[in-house]
Amino acid sequence: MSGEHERAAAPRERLDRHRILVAAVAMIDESGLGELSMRSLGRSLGVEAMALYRYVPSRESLLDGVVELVVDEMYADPLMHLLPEDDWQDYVVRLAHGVRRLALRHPQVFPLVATRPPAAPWVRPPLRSLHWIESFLAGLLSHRFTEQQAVDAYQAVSSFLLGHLLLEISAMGVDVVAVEENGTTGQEPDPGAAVGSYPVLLRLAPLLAAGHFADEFDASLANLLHRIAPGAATQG
Amino acid sequence: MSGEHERAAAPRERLDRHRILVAAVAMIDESGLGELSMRSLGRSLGVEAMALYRYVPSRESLLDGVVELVVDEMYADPLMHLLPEDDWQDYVVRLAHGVRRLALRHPQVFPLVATRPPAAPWVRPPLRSLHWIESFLAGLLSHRFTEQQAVDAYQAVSSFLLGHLLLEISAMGVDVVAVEENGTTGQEPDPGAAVGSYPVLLRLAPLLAAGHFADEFDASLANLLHRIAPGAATQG
DNA sequence: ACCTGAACACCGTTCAAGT
DNA sequence: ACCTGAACACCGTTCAAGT
Repeated sequence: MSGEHERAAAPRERLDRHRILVAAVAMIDESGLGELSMRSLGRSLGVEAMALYRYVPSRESLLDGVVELVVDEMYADPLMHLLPEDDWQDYVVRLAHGVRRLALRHPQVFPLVATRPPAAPWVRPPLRSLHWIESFLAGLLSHRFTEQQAVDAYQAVSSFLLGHLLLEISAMGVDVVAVEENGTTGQEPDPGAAVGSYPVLLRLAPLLAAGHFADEFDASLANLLHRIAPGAATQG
Repeated sequence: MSGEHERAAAPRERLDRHRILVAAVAMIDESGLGELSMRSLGRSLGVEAMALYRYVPSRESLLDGVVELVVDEMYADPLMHLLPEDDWQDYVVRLAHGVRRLALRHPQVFPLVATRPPAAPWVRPPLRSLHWIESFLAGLLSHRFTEQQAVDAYQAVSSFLLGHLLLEISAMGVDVVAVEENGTTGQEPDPGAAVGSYPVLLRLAPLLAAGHFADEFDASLANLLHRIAPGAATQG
């Protein structure tokens, strides 16, 4: 009996910013953002909520830290780095799949990545790791992209990833149950929105719920690569 | 002196679900989602918070209502309807611009449109007005689209709008101030993220902050139309 | 140095009571 | 029928106090 009982939630290691962020991500992954409060997070770490304020100035900045953590987790993968000798198209593909894996691994966190105001207020596009943006831009510039082309490519890739992955993630939440019934899945929010009154929607429901996202992702990505290539015609 | 003093915020009209939603949208537009509480919303209507529960079952469903309201506001525009004799490509362009105007008019509300779980759980893609989806699908089906093609088109258009508009909206929030200084815009969140250490980012800051979103939107949209046309080759 | 207890000003929500 | 007061179980955050 040397002191370690299995206590409420957490052992006696000292607190630390990284440990806090990891716990926060785990909590969001498990139960969604709604369940994450300073108090519940403290509890999961075996500590009172107030202790967290030594390491994190506010709940808002905690969420910023969460986004940073998952994005940098992906960036840590050496596959995600563009070396001068690399094929840039291959790099963009690796990067896109890396972000996709991130989104699928942390579907509850990803909307946060997409909607939080970024670290550098004047960059604004999402996927906010500055590391990431720097490496992307520098990489393309070393591959015959002009500055404008590199910025355009960055924005095109960002918005592609944002749109596709938010869509795919939101489709993940579907319970394919109870579509056949008659469109009434328990309680419809309000009678005006009853699905029964939208015949096409009802008929195409299985197709809409299915979605071959992986294929569509790759096909659209291939198309995107073609569009942003420095050789491509710039239409207005 | 017939009874109307200029009171705290609102007159004596009886409450009603629509009035509540309109007030909620106004409040989010003005001060952001963070400022919207049942209590503050009640106050802005000259009523105690508890009165709202006669018309809205919960805060969550209030937010659903807000999304519905702004989406249907756009849908009310007759330009947004696809008639059998219309050119479908022209329709998709009108629709896309309609959604874009919506996003630019309510930039604080749009992320809600993008991230809220939709009314019909098995449809999932965002832009959640069932009216809207029904009309889109029915329209394309009457223009030689197969069911699968119509669904693909719906998902492609959705994710395009999502990605582009979230990006553009987030760029709207930029204060172009203080980029030249030295990259330190008051308080940097954490020293590791100091912008000074990312030279390319710093150099391209003006380009990143500018963004010719309207042009890019149209160019990408044109490309999208080409991709989803029923004649196009289906690559995997 | 690191954590806690108590406190403050808020939340969303319920329900009996007022008009 | 429609709204309110009081109450409950929560929040985020501050700060003096404990160890």
